Amino acid sequence: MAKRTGEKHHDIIDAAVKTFARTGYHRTRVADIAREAGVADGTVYIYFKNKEDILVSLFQDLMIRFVEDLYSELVQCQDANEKLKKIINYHLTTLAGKPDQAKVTQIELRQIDQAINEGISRPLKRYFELIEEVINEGIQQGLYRKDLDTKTARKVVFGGIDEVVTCWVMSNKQYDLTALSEPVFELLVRGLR
Amino acid sequence: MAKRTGEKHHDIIDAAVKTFARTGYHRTRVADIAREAGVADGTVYIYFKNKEDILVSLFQDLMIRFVEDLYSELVQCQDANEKLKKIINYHLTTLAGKPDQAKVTQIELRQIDQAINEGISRPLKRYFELIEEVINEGIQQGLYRKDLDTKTARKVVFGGIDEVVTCWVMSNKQYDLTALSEPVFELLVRGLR
Amino acid sequence: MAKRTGEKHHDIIDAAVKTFARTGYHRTRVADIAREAGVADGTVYIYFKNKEDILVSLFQDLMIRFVEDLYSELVQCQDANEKLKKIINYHLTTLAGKPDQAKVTQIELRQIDQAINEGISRPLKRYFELIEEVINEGIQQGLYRKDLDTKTARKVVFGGIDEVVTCWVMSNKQYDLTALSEPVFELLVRGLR
Amino acid sequence: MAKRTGEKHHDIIDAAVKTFARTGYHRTRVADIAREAGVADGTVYIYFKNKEDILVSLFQDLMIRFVEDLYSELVQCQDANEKLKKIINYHLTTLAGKPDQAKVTQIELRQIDQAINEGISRPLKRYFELIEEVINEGIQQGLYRKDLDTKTARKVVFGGIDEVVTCWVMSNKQYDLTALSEPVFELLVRGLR
DNA sequence: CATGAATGAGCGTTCATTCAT
DNA sequence: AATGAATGAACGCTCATTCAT
Repeated sequence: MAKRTGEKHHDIIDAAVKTFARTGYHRTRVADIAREAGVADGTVYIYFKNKEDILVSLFQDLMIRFVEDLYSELVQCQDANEKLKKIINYHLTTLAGKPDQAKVTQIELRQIDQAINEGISRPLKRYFELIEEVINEGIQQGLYRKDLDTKTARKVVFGGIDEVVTCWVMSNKQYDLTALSEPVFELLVRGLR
Repeated sequence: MAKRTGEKHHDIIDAAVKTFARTGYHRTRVADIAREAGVADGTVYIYFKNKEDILVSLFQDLMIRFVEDLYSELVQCQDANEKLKKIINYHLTTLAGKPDQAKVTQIELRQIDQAINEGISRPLKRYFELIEEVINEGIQQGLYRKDLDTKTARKVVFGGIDEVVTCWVMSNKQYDLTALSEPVFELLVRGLR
Repeated sequence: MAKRTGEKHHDIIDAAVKTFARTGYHRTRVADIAREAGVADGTVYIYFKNKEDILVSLFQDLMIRFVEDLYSELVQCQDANEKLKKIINYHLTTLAGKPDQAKVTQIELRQIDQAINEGISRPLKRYFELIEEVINEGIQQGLYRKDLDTKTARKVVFGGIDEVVTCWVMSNKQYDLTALSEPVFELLVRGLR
Repeated sequence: MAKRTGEKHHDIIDAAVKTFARTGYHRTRVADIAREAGVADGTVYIYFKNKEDILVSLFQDLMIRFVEDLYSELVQCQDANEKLKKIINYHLTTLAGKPDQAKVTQIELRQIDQAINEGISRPLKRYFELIEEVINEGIQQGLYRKDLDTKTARKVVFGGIDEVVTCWVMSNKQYDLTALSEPVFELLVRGLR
């Protein structure tokens, strides 16, 4: 009855996403996650350093896959505009399809002592770089203004998308997030031009 | 040496801003705030319902004043463009000048159970409305696209500004936030046109 | 608009009886009593040493008056039997007519550190003596057994009556306590014979 | 050196009896019980819902065993008189041999919000029923008056015994409680005849 | 690897009491 | 005498983490 290695690790991550989304990070007890995952409390500590590590790992897993997948989609795009459109669309579509993840990413994740968290900022930074690369590409391609401050532009782009998602999560997902892809793109691409 | 009424309330708010900014909301003990404010632990509970109420009240105070002051500046502006510029500038300048408040607003405040928090969302909503009004005005004035989705535009505008501030706070305020006012405005106003 | 001296003292005692009966001694805050009495918190401490002192004083007041009044009734009785009947009847009638007092006497009063409480035991002791005197008188009058252990008899007599009252209070006073006067008397007087 | 399951539960009950008897329920800190039991504070909460639950559980344990044991003794008795004698004797003997339990039962237990306490009244009710059954049996056997109000008789019987124990506890157990078995029986049985 | 009983540090909150006015 | 704002000691309870099995 051997279980595949890593199966429990995955069970715990899954359970954590569900539980954090339902109850919130601080209100979730490690014991709750363990029960949801069908393992003993102690088992959680075989796979994770501590409670915070679960949240961070969970985010890393999601983010790394997200960026990888997004990247492999971007290479198929012709120019920066198409890429920006893809980014926005992929970002919104992904979270629209995974409400629990969206909740955790937008709300619960921000309940950690940011200052310390390497673990969160590193994968996020990779996403930021991706956006910046696209912006730079757009400048090179003559699609966007030459005098654009890439870093600031990236912040506005990411901040804009992020806020749209946050509002959707806080509204209890009562409308179609994906439908906002187009208008958000229009707003941002014009900003860059 | 009688103290003015309300002075303690103010002392506690002040102490809380300082302490939350320094230590983070969850790591701050009510006793820490009390000591910093120079009052007894119990005194805190004369003025606030509980620890969370301190954070919420604090934000309400700041936000209500912020929106009021901003509003009185806006009425002096000629058109939507000028108003948008004022909003961005006022937002960045205000927080650039009050690093502790910025820290609390951008980071600590987001550590609360959003679901519950009427107290936070109401004053924020007023700010959102202000932004939306400006966007609508711009449409009316023919400055911005007619087909603009005001709500989505507002989210991108606010999200963009907010992310710029958050990045500045997380960078430990190592650069001049106010200087970003102009590029952020350019990005957003073009997006709206 | 001068108030008679002692008026507030009385107001507080009254408020305490009501509040203790409604909420229970431990759950009652001194501030509750003060509000009910229409005085400031601090005023309570002008008239009473502390919270416990209110309960004790209250009981002393009641008990001393109870014993005095009972005594003056007893002198009019012919023999021990009549006196015993009077004691039982008076005890039950008094408490039946003052449900709040009954609640406090039977339930709340017993929540105090008995060991220490002089204040409670002294007035109670006087009541015990009264009962013992009647029993002794009954023995002298040949109404009760000569070999009766007066102290033990007193305990059984008082305990019997007391339990009847307690049961009535705990039943939320759903039946006529006074009606039990006769059967209780029958049980106790036969026990003494 | 594995401990038997349930051993800690028992340790805590034991520690609680000792500590409540020595210090009184309200003055006892949960930490005191834990220390006395040789367990951590948190361990107490694995076995008991809260502090009050310790007191209630403790009483239930004692009372249920008391009633069971008493019951098995009663079935060996010939008639109601013998049974009544057994009840009184068993009641006094049991408590005389366990002064800590007596203290807790007679004094500390009465410091709880009666209103709520199902937990206390249920096992007590079983004892009351036992007494009532004996009284009824006595009536059937022609030993006691036919016109006896069983419920009232039970209250007087229980109240009488209870008061005798309370007085003994409050006197710091300076005399032999068991010796009162005979006179109390005489008083009560005559009352029933 | 897995378990889950046990741990004990940690803290928010209450409220009886005081005292300057 | 009266006030009521302020005090601060006191403690029940939680829960992340450990470790013997």
